[in-house]
Amino acid sequence: MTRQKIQIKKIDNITARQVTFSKRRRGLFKKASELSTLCDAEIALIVFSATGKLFEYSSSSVKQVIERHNLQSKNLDKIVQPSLELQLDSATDNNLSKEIYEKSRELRQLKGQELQELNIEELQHLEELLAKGLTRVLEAKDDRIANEISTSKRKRIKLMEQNQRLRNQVSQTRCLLEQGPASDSTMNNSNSSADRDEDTAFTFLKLGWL
Amino acid sequence: MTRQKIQIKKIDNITARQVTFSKRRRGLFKKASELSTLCDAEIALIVFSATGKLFEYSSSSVKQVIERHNLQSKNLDKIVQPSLELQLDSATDNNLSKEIYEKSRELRQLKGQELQELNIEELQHLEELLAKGLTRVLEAKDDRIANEISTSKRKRIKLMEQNQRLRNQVSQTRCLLEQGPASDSTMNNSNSSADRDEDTAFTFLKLGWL
DNA sequence: AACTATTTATAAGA
DNA sequence: TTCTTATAAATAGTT
Repeated sequence: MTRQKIQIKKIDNITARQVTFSKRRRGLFKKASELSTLCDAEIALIVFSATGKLFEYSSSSVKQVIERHNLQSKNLDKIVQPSLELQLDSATDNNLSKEIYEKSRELRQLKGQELQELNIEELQHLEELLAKGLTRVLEAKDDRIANEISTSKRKRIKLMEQNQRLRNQVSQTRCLLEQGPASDSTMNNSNSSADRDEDTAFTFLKLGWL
Repeated sequence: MTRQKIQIKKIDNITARQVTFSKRRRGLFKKASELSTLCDAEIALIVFSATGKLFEYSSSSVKQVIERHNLQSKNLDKIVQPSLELQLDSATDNNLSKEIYEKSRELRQLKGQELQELNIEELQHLEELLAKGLTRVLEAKDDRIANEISTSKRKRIKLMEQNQRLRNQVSQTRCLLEQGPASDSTMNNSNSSADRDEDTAFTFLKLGWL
């Protein structure tokens, strides 16, 4: 726009693009600031560079403006969704259906439901990224869960042992009370299998189902 | 800034302010659009006039950019589930799809179809999004694990109660022994709480951890 | 990062 | 609101 007029299309040269991005971003922020001051407007401007870096300007605070924006568009969200065909037929429909549409698409992708078109290399890369991020969290969780269960198990075992000792005391005392007739042996059967429930769970943990 | 240079301060005259607002707003949106195109940036621009009217521009969609902005700001906004109908429709056919195609370029990258063009920062962004999606699955698992642990605790409490009953029996029987023979008190059969010994492990199985 | 020739934006007026 | 136009501001290409 000066030494020579340029076409408004993506700048191929990376260096030139970065320079232009820097210059124009400043200009844009300045213009936004001026508009805000001159006309008493509340403005938020969010810019992600091609490299994913975030730049933002706001006359007040980005959060605040987004909040206000959400309030305005919440009313629109409550509008009953027309049927899909009607949505697609009316190209002049508001942006909302498009936004919702895109959002749903994005979510499906985030949920991994549209990965069928990926080649193996891309999928592997994706898997590596995800596994890396999640592994640490899962390990920490596994440790805590295993710890919780084994602690719980230890306490229960202690209680069961104590319980058994008390049963024995009862039997012994009854023996004495009855002067030696046959002992009532119905007491001793219930623990043998009961003490395994958390043990099994703990083994599940060790087997790594997370 | 032309017939005469102006001061950047609030314009007093209401009419003049409105005119300037209209002109400069258009200019600002144009500049934002140009920056987006030239430098492949993702931009959202939200403007509230002094009278409270909302104007917005985005290279993709304001909501999408806000979403991305929230991620960068480490806001843990819950993901909104899109309706099933919106999930089912196909992407590319009518005139709506042209714009959708442009806007979803970044989304295709998020999905992993054009990873070879992505730099590290963008891949990191992708990882964050996907990790977030997977977290929801893990949360469901966490719920079940927490449930199992609390079930286990409940069983422990039952054992403690049983334990206490047995203590009572011991002391009662001792009393009787000291005072002389007495009727045989009914021994509680303890199976009622212990008979579910494998219940926990079984539930773990049903929850699909293997 | 600075320069500068031009293009672009726009203030004031119509 | 839109157009006109003189002028201020932004900026593409260069250094």
